[in-house]
Amino acid sequence: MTKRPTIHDVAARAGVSKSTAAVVFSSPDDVSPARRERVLAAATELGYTPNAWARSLRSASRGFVGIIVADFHNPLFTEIADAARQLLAAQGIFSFVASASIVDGPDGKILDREPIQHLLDLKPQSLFVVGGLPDLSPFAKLPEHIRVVVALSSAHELPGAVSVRTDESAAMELVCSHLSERGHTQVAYIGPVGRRVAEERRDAFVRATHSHGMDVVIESTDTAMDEASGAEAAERVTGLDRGPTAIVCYNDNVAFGVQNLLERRGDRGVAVTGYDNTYIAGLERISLTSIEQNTVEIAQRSCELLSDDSVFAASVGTDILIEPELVTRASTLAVIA
Amino acid sequence: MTKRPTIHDVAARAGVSKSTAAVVFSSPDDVSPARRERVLAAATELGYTPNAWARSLRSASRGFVGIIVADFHNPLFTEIADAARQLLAAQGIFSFVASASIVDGPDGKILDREPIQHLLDLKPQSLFVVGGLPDLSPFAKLPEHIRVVVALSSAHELPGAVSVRTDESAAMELVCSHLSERGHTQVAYIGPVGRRVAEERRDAFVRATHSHGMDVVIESTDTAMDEASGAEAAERVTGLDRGPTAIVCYNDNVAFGVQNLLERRGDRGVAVTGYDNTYIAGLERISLTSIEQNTVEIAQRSCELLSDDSVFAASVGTDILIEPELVTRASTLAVIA
DNA sequence: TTGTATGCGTTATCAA
DNA sequence: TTGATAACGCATACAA
Repeated sequence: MTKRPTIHDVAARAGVSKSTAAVVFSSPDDVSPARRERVLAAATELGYTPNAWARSLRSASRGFVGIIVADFHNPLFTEIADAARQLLAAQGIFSFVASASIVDGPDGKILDREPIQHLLDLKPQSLFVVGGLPDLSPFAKLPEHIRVVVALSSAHELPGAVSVRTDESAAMELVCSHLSERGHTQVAYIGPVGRRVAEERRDAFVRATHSHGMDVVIESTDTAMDEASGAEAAERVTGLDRGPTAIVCYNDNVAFGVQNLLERRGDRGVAVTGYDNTYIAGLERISLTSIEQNTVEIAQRSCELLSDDSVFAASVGTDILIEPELVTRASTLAVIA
Repeated sequence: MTKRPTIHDVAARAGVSKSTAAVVFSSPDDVSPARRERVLAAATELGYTPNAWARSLRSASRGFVGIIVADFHNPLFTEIADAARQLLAAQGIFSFVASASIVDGPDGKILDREPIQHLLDLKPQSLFVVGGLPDLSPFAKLPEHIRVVVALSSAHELPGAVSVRTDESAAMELVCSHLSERGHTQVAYIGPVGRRVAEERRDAFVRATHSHGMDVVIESTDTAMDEASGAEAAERVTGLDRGPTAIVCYNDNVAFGVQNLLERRGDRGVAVTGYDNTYIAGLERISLTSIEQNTVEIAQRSCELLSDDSVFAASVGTDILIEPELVTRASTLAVIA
C-alpha cells in the first residue's frame, strides 16, 4: 500500500455510496446491519482508518485534545503530558502533543506562535497547556467553545481558562516545618524572579518562615533557574556574615548548583532542599530533600476538566490547587544543635 | 476574532478572487505588484496565515517535516529534535513534532501506531525519527516520495531510509584506551540485550577490550536500562571472584545505578563510565566519565538529508556514523597500581 | 495576469 | 435507510 485507503475505497469495495460508508463510522446505528457489516469488513480488509484531519476540517464534532508542552526538556512536563494522553485515550479521546518553542527575543524569552498556530489550525476541541509559557496571548482569541486548561502554572491572563497546579503555600509550609524541626533558624531562599509561579513560591516561603519564627535571606537568580545560577547565588549567600544553615531552592536544578558549590568548598554542613523531586534527587550521591508535585493527580484533574463540559464550566476562571508531598533525604537529615 | 480568517476573507477584502489571493502565497511573482500589495495588506489587517493542513490536504508540495520522538523522557532525543526544528526553520521548512507512545504489550514493548498514523495523515514531505522504536513497520509502506531519516538508531529494517548515529566502535575504543592508560585490565560491561544498538555497543566494547588485552566480564540487564537494573547487575559483577576494577555502562542511567550501589557499599575504588554525557554526569557529586554523542552534528547531518533530495539519494540505505568524544571526570581519574 | 472549476478526505444536508 | 451534492480551506490545471 503506497497510499492510504480512503472512505471512497471502502465504499467501492463494499458496494455502497461514500456517504453510507461515512455514516457507519459516525453513527453506526443509522445504517442497516447488513450494509454495516459489509462496510466494516471492507474497512478491515483495506486497513482503513479515518483521516482525523480531513474530518476536523469538515466538522469539529469528533474533537481531539491539543496538548502543548511548554518545554520538552522538563521531565515534569512530559510526564504530565504523557499521563494525560493515556487517561484521555482510555476515554476514547485522542490527543496530539506539540511542543512550544521558546526563542530568545530582544527583551527576554519570546513565544514562537507558529507551532501553536499549527496546532490550533487542527481545530482541537480543547487545549491542555503544560507548564508556564512566557505569553498566553495566542490563546486569548479562541473560538468560544474551546476549553483551555493550564497545568503547573497560572492561567490568570486567560479569564476563560482553568489552572491546575501545586499549592505553593502548602509546599513551603512542609519544607519550613521540616527544617524547623531539625533546628534551623537561619534559612536562605534561592530562586528566580519575574515569573508568576516563581514570585508566588518565594512569597509562600516567606510566609512559612514567619510562622516558624525563622530568620530569612533572599537571594535572586534573575530569571535563570539552572545549576550555574544556583551555584552563583549560593556563593553570595554563604559569604554573608551570619550564613544560613539551610538553603531552600526554587527547584532541583538550582539545588544541584548549590550542592556543587558546597561540594567544591568541602562544606557538608548546610542543609539544602529542592522542588520537583526529579529522579536525580533520589540518586544516592545527590540525595536531595525535595517537594514532590503530585503529577498523577494534576493529570487526572486536568483530564476531567478537558473531557467533561460541566466540570469545566463549574470551575472556569479558578485555580485548582493540588497538595504536594515532602520527600526527605540526606540533604536535610542532620540536626542543628 | 472568534474564528480564523480564511483566504476567502482575504480575497473579499482585497477585492480579488480566492485563487488570485492564493497565488500570492504560493508563487508571489505570478501576480501583479498592485494586486499583490492589496492582498498582502488585507492579509495583515485580518491577521491571516495559511492553514498548513488544508494546504497539505490538497497538495504535498509545501511539505513539512514530521519529527517523531521515540521517548519524550530521553533528553538526548528532545535535544536533537529541538535542534533539528531550529535548523529546518532557518531554511524556511516547518516541522511538527509528535511523540511516539510505547505501551506494554503481551510480549514486551509495543509501538502504538495511532499517533504515528495521525502524523502520517498530515502528509509530511519527510520523516525524522529520533531514537530507537520497538518497531519500524508503520513506516514500511509509505508513499515513495517520503524520505525517512532515523537518528541515534539503526534503520536496517527500512531499505529506503538513512540512519545517522554515533560510531559505536570509536566510542568504545575511546573508553577502553582511557581505562587502559589508567592501568585497568579487568573490566566489566553492564547493559541491556536484545535491541540492535545495544548489541552493537556491547560488541564494540568486546572488540575494543581485545585490542587492549583486557579481561572482560559481561553482565546483561535484560532489556532494561535504568538505574535499578544497573545496581542489580553491579551487585552480581562485584560479587565475582576476581572483581573488575572498572565497569563500563551502556548509558549514564545504568552508570548511576552502579554508582548508587558502590556508594552504599562505601566502595570508591571502582572506575565507572557512562554513555550520553547527560548534564547529570557533570554534577560535582556524580562526576561521571561519559561518552558525548555529538548531537549538534547528528542534527545537522540529519537536516541536510531531510531537506536536500540529492544528498538523501546519495546515501539512502546507509548508516552515517558520527564521531563521539570522551569526557573524562572523577569517576575514572584514579590510576591502578 | 486573472478567474473558474475541480479535487484532497471527510461530514452534513437534503431528496429520493 | 440510502445516495447525490455541497462544503471545510486550500492549490492547481485550465480557460478567459
